[in-house]
Formats: sequence, C-alpha cells, structure tokens
Amino acid sequence: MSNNNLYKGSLQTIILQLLAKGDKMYGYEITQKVKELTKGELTITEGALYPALHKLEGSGMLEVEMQKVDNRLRKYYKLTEKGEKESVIKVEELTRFVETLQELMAPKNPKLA
Amino acid sequence: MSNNNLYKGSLQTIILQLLAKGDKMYGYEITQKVKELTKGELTITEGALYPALHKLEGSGMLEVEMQKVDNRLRKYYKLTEKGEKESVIKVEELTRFVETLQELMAPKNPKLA
DNA sequence: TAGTATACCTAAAATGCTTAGGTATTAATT
DNA sequence: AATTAATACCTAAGCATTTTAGGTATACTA
Repeated sequence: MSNNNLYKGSLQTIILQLLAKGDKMYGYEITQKVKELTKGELTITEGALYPALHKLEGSGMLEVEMQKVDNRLRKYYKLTEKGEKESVIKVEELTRFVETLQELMAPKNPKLA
Repeated sequence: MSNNNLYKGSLQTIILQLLAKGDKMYGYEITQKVKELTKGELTITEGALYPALHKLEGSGMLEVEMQKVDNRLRKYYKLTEKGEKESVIKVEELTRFVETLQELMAPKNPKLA
C-alpha cells in the first residue's frame, strides 16, 4: 500500500477525526459541525457525506444507532474499535501530508534576481 | 464557483508553485524535485503529471520551450503572465485550506471523560 | 401556505488520480 | 555483449471520490 494519496480521501479522515472525540454524531450534524469548526471554509455536501458514512460503516469503522427525535429519524454514528485505530492512523497520515504540503507552499526560494 | 475543493487539485497548485520561483522546469525534473523537497513523502506519478501539465498549458498558464540535451528532448515549462497571477491565487487557496485541515485535525477537545 | 431548516437518501456525471502500458536514448551493471 | 536502470516523453482504461441534481418527509417561520 502506497501512501501517495496525494490528497485523496480527506473526507473519511475528517469524519473519523470528529467521531474520535468520543461523542456519537449523525450525518446532518457532521455537515453543520464542519461548517462551524472551519468558519464556513469547508462545506461537506450531503452527496459526498452519506456515501462516505455508508462506506465507513461497511468496512467496520462505524456502528449505527437509530434514534427518533421530534418524529424525525436520526442515524447516530460512532467509532468501532477498528474505527478508533484507523482514525489514529488516518489522522496521522493526513497531518503529515498537510505538513508536507505546507513546506512545498512556503517560498523557500524567494525570487532573488 | 465554490472553493470547496476539499482537497482536489493540489497537483496543479504544486506545479504552479514550483514554477513561480522563476526557473523553467521540465516534467521529469518536476517529479524529481518534488521527491527531493518532500524527502520522498510525495511522489508525483507521470501518469498524473503530464496530463496536468498539458491542461495548464491548454488553459494558458504555462508556455513551452523545447530543448535537446544529449539527444534527448526536453519540454521546458514556465509560467505565463496569467499563470503567475493564477499561481498566487492557487497557492493562497491551498495554504488556507491546509490551515483549515490542520485545525480540524488538531484535537481541540481532548477526551476529558 | 410557502419557504427554510432539519434529516435522510441515491444516481449520473465530472474530476483527478493510479495503473499499466508504450517509445526512445543514455548510463550502469552483470 | 546484454540486460537493467535512469532519463524523458506520452496515453488510455479503470477506479475512487466528489459535484450536481434530484428525491422523500417532518418541523418551524414568515
């Protein structure tokens, strides 16, 4: 397995990281939380989120708990044990990648000429 | 146009940033430079690089200059004026995005229990 | 009662990458 | 001398992830 994702797959990592704080969250809540945490810089579209959640569930990273609130159904997700381990790995990977990108973006060779 | 690229398109930005230092570069050189600058953390595959270069050229960001060295043909790329402006914008965008990601990855809510 | 917010979902299309080839020259190794 | 690695370009199929654009349904607000 190569780690040359370049940048692909941040969404799954973001989800894992949010859930790694311990509290269960439901899909819509995640979109709002990301918007809030990033002051609107990042908007997770639902068309991206729900398939990602289903995939994470399918691969055993998340488990679901249904809950009815105000006659509306919520699907709460939380990390499984496997998901907790994976979240640590993925967050480390993304953090390292982000640092690498930052070094590339920092103009180390300011135009002298 | 939304700026919710999430993470898509870093490759073009990396290319623009490398060329923003002023020196013309050829494709193969770019792959080696990125490997060197990132100490092997990032490997740009040629299958990704060449289409990206052609796309940047097609949209007027890069101009080409052929040069024969040791009987081998090199295609040197450098920024056009448009490309210089675009590089500033894209680098700023990616830098901001990377900072946003870092904030998301930083565990602000360490599990208190 | 119409619109917005909440809350879930899917499928087609677009995008951007990996994988896996291809050609050709030069340098290094066996 | 022959094979392999390195240099240097390229493309096309396949894959994963996202955007776009819908859909359903309930609750609240104007």
